[in-house]
Amino acid sequence: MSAKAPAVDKRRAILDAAIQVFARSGYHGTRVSDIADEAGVAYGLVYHYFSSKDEVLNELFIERWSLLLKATEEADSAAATPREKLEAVAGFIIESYRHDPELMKVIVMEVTRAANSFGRTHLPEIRRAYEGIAKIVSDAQADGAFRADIDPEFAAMWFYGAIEQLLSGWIFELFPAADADFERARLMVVETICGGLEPRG
Amino acid sequence: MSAKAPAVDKRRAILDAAIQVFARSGYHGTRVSDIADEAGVAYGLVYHYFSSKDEVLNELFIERWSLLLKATEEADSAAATPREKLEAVAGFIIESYRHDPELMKVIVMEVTRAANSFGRTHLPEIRRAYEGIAKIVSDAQADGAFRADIDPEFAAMWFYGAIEQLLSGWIFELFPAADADFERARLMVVETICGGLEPRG
Amino acid sequence: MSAKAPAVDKRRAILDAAIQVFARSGYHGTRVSDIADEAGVAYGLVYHYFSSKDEVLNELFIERWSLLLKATEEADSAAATPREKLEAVAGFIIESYRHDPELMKVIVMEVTRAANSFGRTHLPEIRRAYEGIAKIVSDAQADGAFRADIDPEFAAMWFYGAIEQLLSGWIFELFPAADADFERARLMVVETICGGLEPRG
Amino acid sequence: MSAKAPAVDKRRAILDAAIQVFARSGYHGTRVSDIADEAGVAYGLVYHYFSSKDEVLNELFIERWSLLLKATEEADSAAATPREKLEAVAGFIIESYRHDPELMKVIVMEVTRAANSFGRTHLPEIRRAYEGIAKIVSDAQADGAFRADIDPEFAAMWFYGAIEQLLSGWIFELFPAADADFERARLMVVETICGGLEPRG
DNA sequence: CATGAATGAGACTTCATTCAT
DNA sequence: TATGAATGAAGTCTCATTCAT
Repeated sequence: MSAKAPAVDKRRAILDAAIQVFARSGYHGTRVSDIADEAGVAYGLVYHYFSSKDEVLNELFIERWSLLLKATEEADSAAATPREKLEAVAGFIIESYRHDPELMKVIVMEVTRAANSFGRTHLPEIRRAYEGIAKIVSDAQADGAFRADIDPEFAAMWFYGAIEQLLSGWIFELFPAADADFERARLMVVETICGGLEPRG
Repeated sequence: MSAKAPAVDKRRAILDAAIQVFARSGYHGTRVSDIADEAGVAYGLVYHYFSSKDEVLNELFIERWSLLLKATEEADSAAATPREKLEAVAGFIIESYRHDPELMKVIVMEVTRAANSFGRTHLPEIRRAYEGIAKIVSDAQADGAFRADIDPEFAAMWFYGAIEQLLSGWIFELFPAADADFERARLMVVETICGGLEPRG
Repeated sequence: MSAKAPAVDKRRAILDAAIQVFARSGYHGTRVSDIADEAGVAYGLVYHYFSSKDEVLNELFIERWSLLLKATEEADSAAATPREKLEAVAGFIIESYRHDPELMKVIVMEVTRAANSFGRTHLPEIRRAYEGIAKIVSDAQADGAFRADIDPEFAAMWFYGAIEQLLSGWIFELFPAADADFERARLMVVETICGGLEPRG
Repeated sequence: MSAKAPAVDKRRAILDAAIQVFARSGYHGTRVSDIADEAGVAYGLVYHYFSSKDEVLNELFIERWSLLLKATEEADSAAATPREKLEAVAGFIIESYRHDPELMKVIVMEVTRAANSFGRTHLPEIRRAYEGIAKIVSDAQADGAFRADIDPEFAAMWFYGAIEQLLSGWIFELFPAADADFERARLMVVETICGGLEPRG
């Protein structure tokens, strides 16, 4: 598992440690020394590999977010129906959380939702993710698979917002996060959002 | 325009100032002295009225959130159909944003979504809001107005998540926030989520 | 004497303390906490009054250097002969050293002679001092009081260089600094430099 | 042009690189890694050849200063008149600057004038240089070539101070440093100082 | 010889909070 | 109430030096 992989190199160990402590205490609540302690390395080594504390988070975000962008593109090109496409994207995000909840917590809480700090910095990349969904919706509308009277940009927000809130619920421990829950959640979020986007019978 | 009444008393002036600077710079990015400067008072005075910087944010949150909880209850009891109930809640939140975007930005960004700090502190109140929606959904399912195979707790997350993401979009300036946009957004979010929750024709 | 004056206000106390520790350990060798300790105030108070450690030194320099510039102008306008003018300037500098050797040590060692740091920053003011001397020389050459074949800018450097080296000698404790020495040194430096600048009998 | 021979060995390359970066950024402003970068070697290598950063500067100083001491002795024994002796010393120093201005900048700014650090360490060698000049003056006074009422130790300070200030002027770019300027400056400084030291006609 | 990863003490600066007036 | 001087803990980042390879 990513965060638990045997850290062959110190740089990776620092990144993995950062995931844990950022997740545990939040970006502002963690000191650089906490990262170093968690990684079992000396203080200064963090600055050997990264120019600042920001940089560490930036790298974690970019590393993961690029996978999400890629997954979205793949879903768009590989799946047949818009519902399947959105199922694939939702599945990827939820699977990411299942796989490494700490990392996803950090990405959602510290970047994606942080309007005054990292969210602002990474707005271009974040926006690209929304655009990926909007494109899927838009194409579906052109096909007649989705109703045309919902703005695709809005639809993308409903979709992402719903999934992020789901992750939030797990992060806040509002509901259980057993294996069955992940799958059920994925089916339900797609069912609801697509249900609302598809034309009424 | 903002909710700020002409600040007859200093206490109110400090709260109003805090909204502005928290919105502008984020909680961590603002100093107590920034609040005082914005309010035009000496910064010792902040400690006369509030026990700490946290307290100021807590008060802002509670003040506003209690209105949301009340609005949710009222929507539940006053409106006839579940769709109308959700329309009322969505309308209240969006109207809150239209009325005082800085305050809503602060509440969403610094509390509702801050899993490691204020969000954790105010989890009970936040949860109550979710429960209010879940109850509306649950009742609708009992009535047959909503399909029964979507978990009401999940449904509440889709609803809230969608609206919060909408607010995010405005906060990040991803899309325009003219008067017409607010109304359109309200209609669309309810249309989509309710559409997904209602039984298929 | 200045550095030992009863510090009525803390700001002054910090400046006076800074003179002592800068003189004792050099700018780079002193920590902000050393200044605070010497002044008997808390760490943060230094930053209440000054924006940085640099600022403290800058203020000390400007405070003193402006007096030197003024003294040079006064010497130029008040004294009758060029020799008397230079005597007055040399007297002022040496008297400054006698009065507060630590401050002059700091100014000479950390600013006037620091080509890569404060000297560069304060070059305009330092240059003005040279220009004041050059003007005295230049006027004297026009009068025929000084020989015309020595570049006034060079002459200013001989004059200043000689006096600074004298201060250096005292700072390094190369020779004694009793009251009689100050007066003798003043007479000799003017005698030598003016002797070299005046036309041969 | 600089004194740098094509650096056959790494040790020399490090010393030459140190001259450049010390001159550019000052001793405190340069990191060991800057030296290594400039020399094109790994920075661990600096510690292979030198025990510390101090050591590098010490070596540069001693290397050059010993030449100055030797030049002073030679001037004393080889030249006939005191004026010629001082001309030779001034010429050597100015020529050193012309030949390798960076090195002289480092020596003057970081050692000779640094009362709290290297200047203190190398005080014995620095003093020997002053004594060399003082001896020339003292001998000249015994001969009657120089007037007897100026303290030879003081005279040495006027002489050195004037020349160092001249170098300062070039370092600070207060006046031009073309070939003609070096020669003119040498003549003028000796003319002025000797003029002041010789008996009046 | 040569490299550069690794260490960790140390310095500056920030800022929430207290308190005398 | 109101002020802002005073406090000091805490945190980021730097960099000389060591050391395994």
